[in-house]
Amino acid sequence: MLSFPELQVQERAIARRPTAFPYIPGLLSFREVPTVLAALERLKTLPDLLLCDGQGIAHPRRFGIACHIGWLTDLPAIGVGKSRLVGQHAEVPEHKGDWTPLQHQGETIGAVLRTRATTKPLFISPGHRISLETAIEYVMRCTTKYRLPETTRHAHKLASEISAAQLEAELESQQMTLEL
DNA sequence: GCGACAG
DNA sequence: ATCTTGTCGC
Repeated sequence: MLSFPELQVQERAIARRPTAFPYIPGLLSFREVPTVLAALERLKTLPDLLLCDGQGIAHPRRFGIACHIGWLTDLPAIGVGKSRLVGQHAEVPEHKGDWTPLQHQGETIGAVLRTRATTKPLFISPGHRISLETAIEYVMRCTTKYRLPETTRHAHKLASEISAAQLEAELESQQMTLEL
């Protein structure tokens, strides 16, 4: 969890669970929501806004993981996808901050946003209690010099730190076994 | 039937 | 997502 607009780490929480559902495009929530909720419950303070790794309403049934998490927690949530699930869009202009609407079946479901020049754009869509315009604004203000917002970058870093630590622990126990 | 398909 | 070495561009 980061402060806004300073983007300084305020608190960290993590949860690890066995995979209980396969990855199926369109059904990502069933695989990841339980663990995300477990991590959120471990925070002492709840966030005022969630930037979720995946789609909001830019989903076949307009209910991606950001909608799911936002609905269950009643927290404002934004879908920040690294690639497209559904919808079509025009070529996105080349400069940071430029964006093009993402449309599907006659409606605008999100924005294809250039958070950094010369890199693939991000797929932004409302998840819960936020408009597309406001969502784009927050994503930009949470982004510095990289393609992904700082929130997502910190989350990935924490997750990899933990898995690396657990891998080391496993190797340690294997060494113990060999020595016996 | 064929192609597409968040993480 | 993960595997996986070097490498191309800002």
